[in-house]
Parts: sequence; structure tokens; C-alpha cells
Amino acid sequence: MSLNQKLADLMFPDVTHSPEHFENIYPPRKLNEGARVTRIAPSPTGYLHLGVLFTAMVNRIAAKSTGGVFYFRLEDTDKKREVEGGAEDILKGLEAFGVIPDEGLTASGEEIGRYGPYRQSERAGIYHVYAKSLVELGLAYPCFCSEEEREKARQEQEKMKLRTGYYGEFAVCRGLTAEQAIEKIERGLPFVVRLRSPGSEENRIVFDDLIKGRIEMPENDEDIVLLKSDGIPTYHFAHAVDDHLMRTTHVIRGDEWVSSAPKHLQLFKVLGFKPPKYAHVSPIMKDDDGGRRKLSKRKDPEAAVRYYAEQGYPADSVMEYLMTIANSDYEEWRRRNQKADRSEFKFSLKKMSVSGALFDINKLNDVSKTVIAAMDAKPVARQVLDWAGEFDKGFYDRLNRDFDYTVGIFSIDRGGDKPRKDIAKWSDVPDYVSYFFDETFEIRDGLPDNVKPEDAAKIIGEYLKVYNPDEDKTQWFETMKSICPKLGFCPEVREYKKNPEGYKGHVGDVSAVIRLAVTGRKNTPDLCSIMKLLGKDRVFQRLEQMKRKLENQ
RNA sequence: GGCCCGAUGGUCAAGCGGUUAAGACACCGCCCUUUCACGGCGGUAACACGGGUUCGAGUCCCGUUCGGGUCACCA
Repeated sequence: MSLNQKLADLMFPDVTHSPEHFENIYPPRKLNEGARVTRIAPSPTGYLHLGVLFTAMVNRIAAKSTGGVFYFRLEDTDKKREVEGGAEDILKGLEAFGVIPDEGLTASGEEIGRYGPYRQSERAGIYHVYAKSLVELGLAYPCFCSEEEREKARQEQEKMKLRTGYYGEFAVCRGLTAEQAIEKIERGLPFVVRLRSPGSEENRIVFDDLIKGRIEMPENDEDIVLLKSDGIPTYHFAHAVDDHLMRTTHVIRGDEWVSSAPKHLQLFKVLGFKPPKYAHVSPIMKDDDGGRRKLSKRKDPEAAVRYYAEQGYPADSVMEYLMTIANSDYEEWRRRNQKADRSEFKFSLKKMSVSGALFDINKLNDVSKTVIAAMDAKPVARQVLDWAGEFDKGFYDRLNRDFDYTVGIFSIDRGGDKPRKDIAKWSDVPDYVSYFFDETFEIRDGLPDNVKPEDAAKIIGEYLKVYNPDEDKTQWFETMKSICPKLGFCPEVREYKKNPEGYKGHVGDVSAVIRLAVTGRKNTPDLCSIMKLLGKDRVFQRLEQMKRKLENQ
């Protein structure tokens, strides 16, 4: 038995399998030519971040558009940073946005697929097999350096203006003979497992990033940690082993990983794996006093996906917005294919932006208004109700009293070729519809500038005489016009404009007064429909109340 | 600081050596209109800077500046 063999056995006493074993139980996937296998592999360190949702969406569409597989893997190798319930929150969040994995962990808690386990914390045995084989081949070694020793080396490197890191002559444990290493392990010293990097600073490596293009960098020469002292792998090692064994074809991840790509490529090479294709996605940025930075979970409420639920942005709105960030020609496609499913869009990684886009709430609002305008009244009513049930109890109770009435509210001016686009998010709604409920009805605007209170009172008085709740929209407007002459207002706007001196105002001013009395505001959707929905008793009451108020002024 | 990447209006962005430098959001004006919204028309506004290469440069090359990422037993 060679010394390396002996060392490996000592380091991994529990390992019985060989890498071949796993090669056999996780065979290459039987997929069509060109089908991509992608994954989202978040670590459960907090709540679902918009960037993770974005990356997941891109991964999913990149796979699905080729008839491939999109799976979910949990990178829970850092117990210190793990947050209770983090994984569930991420999974449920993704599900809420329709980014549902084909394989791996799911929101319901079950695991789907033959390439698991999909939690890295349950894969320790697999990593150890590969680490052991590397030690046997002399491609990895145990390192006994303490934190203090490494810190000291780092300071020395800084003083000498050298790169920091565990490489070359600074990789002291790399020089240990197998006997020395065995001796230390037998003494019970704790160790990490490091790669014996075959690379050199002098060499350049080149790889084609599917988004960023050709990237050239110095080869990795750092003896990176493969297994931490607790036997848990680092991200780098787990990435290589998992993405190989799970047969990932395309690694689409945040671009903070670009700089470690040389390490990863080297690992794939040393392990004898075929490397995946890489696509590094630019982060969504946030304007920060003129500068820009990544959306921060700590500083920016809109970084947490939960924010969109609280504000009441439909999941579909957020996804549509994210798609416009992903491929900028998505908007144009959407205009031409308003009813089409997103999956029909010809998504391309190459069309993704090389630098990060600033998060634009204006754009989100616009996209969302369009999404909501295209919805039918009932789904709108239901979604508003769902939102209110969670975030605005008082409003929920008002809405829930009479579902038909609620649907009626959202039916006004909905559909047809002139859809209203005035709701961006459900939290806009309580204010937007406040006058439909007596508890929240209030006069918040004033009379038109050219209408005196006494004239307004007369307008209401005249209207009260002719108001007929059964009129349709055309009749309603004719009635409105009919009271104009005797009040000194012009029934035709065009005529008024030719001769403004001849009148106190025009029919628009007259209906503005009625609108104010009935809704308390200057601007509303179609007044005739509103009055019908409110019902004649309520309309009479509001008109009379306003009339009295004006007469007492 | 080393190593990577980037730079077109306020924002997102087309553009691949010859364009009046698209389009969308936002903003402003006009039209339509009982208000608003929708829609239509129009407007303000950009190739970071300096050198090359070329008949010709937003487009190619080199510098500068600025911005971003990364340099852990975190992912």
C-alpha cells in the first residue's frame, strides 16, 4: 500500500465506495441533443432575494426552452449562516412566482428525481469519496495550518505586496510528506483538505462565458480548501462534484462567481469531469446616491421578494418585469403577443446584459399596470381580496361584504379596447375605490375653478329632478346635457370653446359637480357606471348632502 | 492594491465600420374626451475622455477616468 493510500485511508476511514460507484448510480441523463440541464442552488441564509428569483427564472427558461431539466439544490454547507426556515421560504417564494423546479427539493417538502440527495448537507459521503480519491492520487492533501498562521502569512504577503492566499511557498502543508501528515493526523490534529493546485500564475486560461463572452484570466495556483475541518465541502468543491454528478450542462449563476471560475475549471479538470458551460448573470442594481450597488437585502426592502407580496404586485407583474431585464426585446415581443405564455418567447442567454441593470420601480409599475389592465374583473377582485386578507383587514371586511359589488367595482371600464391602466399594485386599491364605501367616502377635491358654490348647488338641484338610475350611458349623458341651458352652462364643449364668454361653463363642469358630490373627487372612471353600482339611494343621499353643504356656505 | 468585467439620454436599451444614433419607462406639450385613464401626435435628453487604425469610428486598437465584481475553513 502506498503512503498516499495510507494517508487517504486515515483521513477518510468511513469511505468505502469509489468514484465509479457514483458514476454508475448517476448516469448521464437521457435527453435530446441540445437539451440543457440547469439548476438554482441557493443557500438558506435568509429570505428569497429578488436576485435569486431572477437567476432561477433565467435558469428555468434556459432549460425549458430546450426541453431540458431545471432542478433545485440546497447549498446548506454553512451551518453558521443558515437561517431557520430559509429553504422553505425560498422554495415557497419561487413557487409563488411560478418558478417551479422539475427536480430536486420542492415547496411541498418532497424530493423529486434520481440525482439526489439535493441537500448538500446530506451528501457528505459523496464528497468524501472524491476527496479521498484526490488524496490517493496526490492531488489533494491535509492542511494543519491554524487561523493564526494563515493570518500571519497573509500579513506578510501584504507587506511584501504579494497576492494573498495559500499558494506556492506559502502553502506550507503542501510540502509535508505523507509520513509527516500521517503522524499529525495520528496525533489527532484537526485538518482541512486542500487541492494541490497544478496551476501557475504565469499561465492564462480562457473560457467562453455564454453571457459575458470570452474571459481570460491567470490560472488558479491557490491550494483551495476542498473540505473544511468539519468535513463539509466548500462551495467550490461541492459545485464541481454536484454539478458533475447531477449532470448539469449549464451553470447559470450570479457574476460574483466569475472570478472563481478558474478554480472551478481546474477542479473539473483534476477530478476528470467534463466542465459545464458557464453563464454569469449580472446583478440587479440599486441607485445609491448617484453610485450604484447590488440590491442589498439589508438596505433595500425591494430586494426581498416578500416586498412585492406586501405591496400587492401580482406575481405575474414581477415576472414580466424581470423578463424585460433578462432580454430587452421581451417588451416588444409581449406587445405583439399579449396573450401568449412567456415560455413561447425566444429567450437567449446571449441577449442578457453584460452589466447590471438598475432596479426601476417606474418600469415595474408600468409593466404591472398593463398586466392588471389585461385581467378580468373576477380575478382582480379575488387577488385584491387575497391581498387585503393578509395586509389590510379593514379593507378586506368592506370588500368581503358583497363579492358581486366588489366585482362590480373592478368591472367598471375594464375590458374593451380602452382598458384602464391605473392600478399598479393591490395596495393602490383601497384608496382608489374608497368612495364605493360609505365608511371611506369623503369629499377630498374642490369645485372646478369656474363654478361658484351657489351654481353648484343649483346644478345638483336640477340634476336631482331628472336623475334616473335606469339610464344607460348615452341617455345619462343626454340628461346631463339637458340641464345645462337653464343653468347657464353650454351642453356642447366645442361650442363653449368658440364662445366661452357666453356661458358659465360647459357640460364637463356640470358633470364635474355631480362627480364631486357622488365620489368626492374630480377624477374617476365612468361616472354613469359608478352611480349605477352605488345605487340610487346612496346617490340621492350624497347629492342631497352636497347640496345642503353648498347652500350653507 | 492585484486580477477580471464594463461604460450610448434620468432609467432599461438597439446598434456589430457609412444610421437624421431605434424603441420602452419617466418627464413636458398638443389632440381625442363629461373628468381621469386609454389611445394618437410631438418634444426635452445620449455615444465618459484622449490618442491611434481607416476615405470614414458609438462600433476596431491603446491609454486615462469612472463604475462594478473578487481576493475566507461564506456561498
